[in-house]
Amino acid sequence: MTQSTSQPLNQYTSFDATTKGDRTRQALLEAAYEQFIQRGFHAASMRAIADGVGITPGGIYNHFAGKDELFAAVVLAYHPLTRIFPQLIAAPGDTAEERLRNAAQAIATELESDEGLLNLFFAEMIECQGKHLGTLSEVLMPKALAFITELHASVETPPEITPFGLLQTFVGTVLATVFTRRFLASTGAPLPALAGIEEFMDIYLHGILRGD
Amino acid sequence: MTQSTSQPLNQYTSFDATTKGDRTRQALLEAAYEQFIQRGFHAASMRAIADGVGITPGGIYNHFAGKDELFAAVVLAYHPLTRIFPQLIAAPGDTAEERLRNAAQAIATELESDEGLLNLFFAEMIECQGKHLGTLSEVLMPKALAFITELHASVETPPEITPFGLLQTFVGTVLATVFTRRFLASTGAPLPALAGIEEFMDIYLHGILRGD
DNA sequence: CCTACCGATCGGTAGG
DNA sequence: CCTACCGATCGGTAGG
Repeated sequence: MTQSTSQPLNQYTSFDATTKGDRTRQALLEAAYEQFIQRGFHAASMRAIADGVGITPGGIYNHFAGKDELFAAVVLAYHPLTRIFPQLIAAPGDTAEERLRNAAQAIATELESDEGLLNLFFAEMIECQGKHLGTLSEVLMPKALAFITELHASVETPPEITPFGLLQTFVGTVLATVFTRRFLASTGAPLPALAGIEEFMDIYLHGILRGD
Repeated sequence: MTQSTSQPLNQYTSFDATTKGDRTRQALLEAAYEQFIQRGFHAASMRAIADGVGITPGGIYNHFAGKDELFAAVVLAYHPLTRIFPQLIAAPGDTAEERLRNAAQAIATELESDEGLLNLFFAEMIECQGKHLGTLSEVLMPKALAFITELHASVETPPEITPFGLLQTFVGTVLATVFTRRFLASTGAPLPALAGIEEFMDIYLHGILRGD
C-alpha cells in the first residue's frame, strides 16, 4: 500500500513510487507531514517520523540530509499554496464571478478537509521564518499571475485594485474564511451563526465587482 | 527601567510593577514574549528567557510554575485579540462605516508595527493546539459581541449575515490584510502593487453595507 | 534568586 | 537500512 489519505498533488515532488527506495521516501514524506502539522517543526522528532514508516531513525538519512531538508520537501509537497493556485486556475464557470466563486468553494473545502494544511503554512512562517516561501512562490506565482491578469482585464474592479491586488484579496478572503472558522470553532462558538465561504464570497464579490 | 518597547496593554495581566518581584515577573513576560515570537514555543528555551532578564534559569520558577504557564501568561498579555477587540470598540466615527474603517486602520497599524503579535497567534494554534483560545475568548468576547450586535442593528447588511458573522468577517478581513501583506513581502513581491487596509476595507464595506 | 545537578530526549553519525 | 552510540541541550528540581 503506497496510497495514503493525504497524497501530495504537486507535480514537483509527487511521482510513481516504483522502486523500494522511492516508496520509502514517499512514506517518509507522508509520516513527516503528519508529525509536522500535529506538533510543529521543532516538536516533531525524527524518531516519531521513522516510527511512522517502520524504520529506525538512522534510516531517514538515506533519503534526506537532515530534518531541515525533510521539512523543506514536505513544504514543497503539501503547502496549501500548491493546492490553492491550481484550483483557482482550473475552476469552471461562464463568468468571472462564477469562476471565482467556484474556485473559492473548492479551495475552502480542501483546506477544511485537512486541518494540517493551514498548520503547515503557519509552522513554516513561525518556526522557519518563511524561508521556503520564496522558492514556493517562484514556482507557483507565474501561472497564477498570468491567470489573474487575464481575469482582471475581463471585469470591472475598483481602479486602485491591481491584478496582484486582486489575487491577494481573493486568496486573503478564502484564508480568512477558513482561519476564522477554525478559530471560532475551537472557542466553542455556535457553528450555525458563523459565516462560511458563501457569505465571505457574497461580501467579497459584491465589493469587488462593480460592473453588475 | 521597567519600560519596554512591547508593553502588554491588557488590563488582566498588566499592573504597576512596584515590588522587585513584580518587576522581575514583568520583565520575564517581556523576555518570554520576545523568545516565543521569534522561535515559537518549543524552540524558545527557558535559559534564553532567563538570560533576557539577567537571572539564572532556576529563578524563573519563583514566578511561573513551568514553561506552559509562562506561555499561557504571555498569550493572555500579548495575544492580538486582546488588542483587536478594544480598538474595535473604541474606534471613533459618526457612522458605522466610519467606525469600522477607523477600527480597521488602527488594528492593522498595530499588528504591522509588531511582527510578533501574529506569530504569537500562530504559535499558539500550532504548538499548543489552540488550548488557550477558550479562556481568551471568554474574557474578550462578551464586550465585542455586545458592541457588534448594536452596530449590526444600525446598518443594513445581507440578510444571512448574523452579528457574529459581522464580527467574524470584519476581523477576518483585517487579519487577511496583515497576513497576505507579510507573506507577499517575504516573497519579495513589489510592495506598491499590494492591497493595504484601505483597499481591503473598500471592498469589504462596499460588499457588506447595502444601505448606501 | 543562585549553584549544581538530574533524567530525558534530541538530531545526527560510524560502521557494517 | 540497522545497531549502537555521540555530544548537546532541554525543562525542571533540591538545597540553600
